[in-house]
Amino acid sequence: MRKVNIRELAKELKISVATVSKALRDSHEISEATKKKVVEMASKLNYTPNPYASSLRKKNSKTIGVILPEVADSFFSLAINGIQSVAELKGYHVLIYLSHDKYANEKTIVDDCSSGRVDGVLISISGETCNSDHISKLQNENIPIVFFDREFEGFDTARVITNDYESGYLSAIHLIERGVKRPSFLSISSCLPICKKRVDGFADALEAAGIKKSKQYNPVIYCDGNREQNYQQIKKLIKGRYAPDGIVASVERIAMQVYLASHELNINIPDKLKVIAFSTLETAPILNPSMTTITQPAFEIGKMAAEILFKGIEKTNFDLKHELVIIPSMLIERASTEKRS
Amino acid sequence: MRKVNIRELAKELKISVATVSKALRDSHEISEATKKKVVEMASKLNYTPNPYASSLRKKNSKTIGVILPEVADSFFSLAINGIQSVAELKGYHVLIYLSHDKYANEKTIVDDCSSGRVDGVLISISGETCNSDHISKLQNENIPIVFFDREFEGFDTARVITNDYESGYLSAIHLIERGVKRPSFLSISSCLPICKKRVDGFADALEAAGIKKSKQYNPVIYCDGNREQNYQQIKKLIKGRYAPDGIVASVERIAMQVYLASHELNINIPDKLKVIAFSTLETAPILNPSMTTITQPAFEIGKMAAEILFKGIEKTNFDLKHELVIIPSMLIERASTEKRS
DNA sequence: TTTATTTACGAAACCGTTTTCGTTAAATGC
DNA sequence: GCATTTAACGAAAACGGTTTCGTAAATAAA
Repeated sequence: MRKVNIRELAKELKISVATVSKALRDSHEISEATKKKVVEMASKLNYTPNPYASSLRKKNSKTIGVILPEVADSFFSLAINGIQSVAELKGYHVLIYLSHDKYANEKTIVDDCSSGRVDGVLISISGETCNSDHISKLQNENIPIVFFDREFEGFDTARVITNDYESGYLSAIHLIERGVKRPSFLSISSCLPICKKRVDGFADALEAAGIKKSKQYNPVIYCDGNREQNYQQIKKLIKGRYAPDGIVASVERIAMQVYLASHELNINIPDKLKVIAFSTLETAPILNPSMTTITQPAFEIGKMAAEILFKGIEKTNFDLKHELVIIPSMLIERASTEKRS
Repeated sequence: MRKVNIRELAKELKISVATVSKALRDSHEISEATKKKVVEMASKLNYTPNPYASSLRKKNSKTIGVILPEVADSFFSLAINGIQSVAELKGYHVLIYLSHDKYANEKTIVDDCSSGRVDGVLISISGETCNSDHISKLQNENIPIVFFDREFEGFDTARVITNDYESGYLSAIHLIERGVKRPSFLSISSCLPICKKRVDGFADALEAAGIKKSKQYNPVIYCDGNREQNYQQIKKLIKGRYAPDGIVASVERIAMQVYLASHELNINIPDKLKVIAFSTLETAPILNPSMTTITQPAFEIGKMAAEILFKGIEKTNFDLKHELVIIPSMLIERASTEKRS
């Protein structure tokens, strides 16, 4: 199946390339009769327009870039589905970039996006990102940017996030109401706004409840090493003399490690340790024990972020800076925080 | 930050665009002194080459297309990581397409890929795909194709798969050895080679063990409706009069539904029903009960598939048709198939 | 009937690179 | 000293579309 270009197609039809181009784009300048002939011949000769020639001339790519820390997490899998569902509808292509939660990677990726390769960018920043110069540079190229879930705080563009502070607050209250005296919050980053806000809410709830930090009790713990380091750290924590009797896992990955560690050390959940996790894990209800979660509307966040991005791309007068959508998470109570008498 | 093109860059340097282009691509035709000047000025003027102009001229896009049924499944999340890890190394971009397991979508996507937008395609076919004309068309455009995991049987191109037949056989043996008398295999498609092979292995094991199909006992059941239909079907099956005492779930999604249904109906796993699943679920060890799995090397399959694809793209004399890599799965025994006395 | 407008199409410029094919001057071979 | 190679660069032609602008004929307005 040889590939024909628009010139050969035009020659075959004995009309000009301009006419062919316009006919295929359904221009009003072209008569219905000609359009019909062109479309038929195009399909007969198996003509497909070269997307890069078209992008070059039109100065758009019908492509968006999606920058994620990783895709292992079920949150981002769901978010990709949300994004893709609207991209598909709009006829856009989706370029996936993974930062592996490293700032250096993220910078390289963002720079690549400023080459005109994409018409817009959806980004969830890495846990290491404490500087936004690379994103500013992208914005200066007039490329629409929407943060989803993991925003860079203070950066002036659209963002679609969830109610992290309230959820953090709620997670603490939930544990305290169920008899937890020494709850610990396991965070993964001190930069990441989602973590900071969750921690802030958590800490405020503790203060409201009169629970105080001490030498033996540290309510906020950072697990920012690699997987194995984190696992050892968690094991040490929950079997330690001053172990917490309740844990809030800031992300899915940490929640799973807490479960694994508890199983390994034979620490009963929820009797010895209550666990609540920020997670969209579908298996939460069938875990041993079923896990109480604060579930983010991952699909909706992705979908909404993409919708806003497309408005920014398609409407010239649409100002992304004023867009802020907060879609609330949901606390779903399960056995891992059950109160036993 | 205005965008400058190669022409303005050349004008600023008072040399020709040809020289600039060659200097930036480190051509031997250009002196070191000139190269240095060009690189410096490029960075000073914030020059980034337009990727589409470059693609148009060079007739390659440094982009690969990845076509997946969905990304909800943990197998594909892991596979994406594998693919991305090698694409990153090679400096390629990754375009993700989702077929949502529909043939019609897959066809549209594959057609899009034949426009020259991508230099190669990695594909895991949809459960509905029983015809390969669209893929043949792509192959006729000389675009390298590698199947991973879900191949189209008989199609002549590279494939990276796992040992599905053996795994199916093993799954049956595993159940039978643990006392299961009436094992059922829950498949999702009669087209999909991975399912067919798993079923074949399973059926052969049953025959070897002398277990026969009867009016009351159907060893192979197809769950090919939507999510809710499948769930109802599974519930009906396991609470029915002729319910199986062991189940092989052909994919993760089905396994989760079996668990959920068992929980809802208070059917004890593994006492009343033993369950083994084809799955890469990280939470398998902490499920209630922990789940015996046949775990596919998802990351490795993605990685290997991508590596082979790049060989096909970069080496003109490399024949993809002879490439077949089989990476074995691993049976990991856990509580869901435990034999109780 | 004359002028203005509309319709349908084509020639050519343009998008921003890369690459081919000179060309000139310096270096080398003999 | 002359022919030949080599080094370093530039002009211009691609790549394959889209868009602007012009134009001829057909139609409408005057």
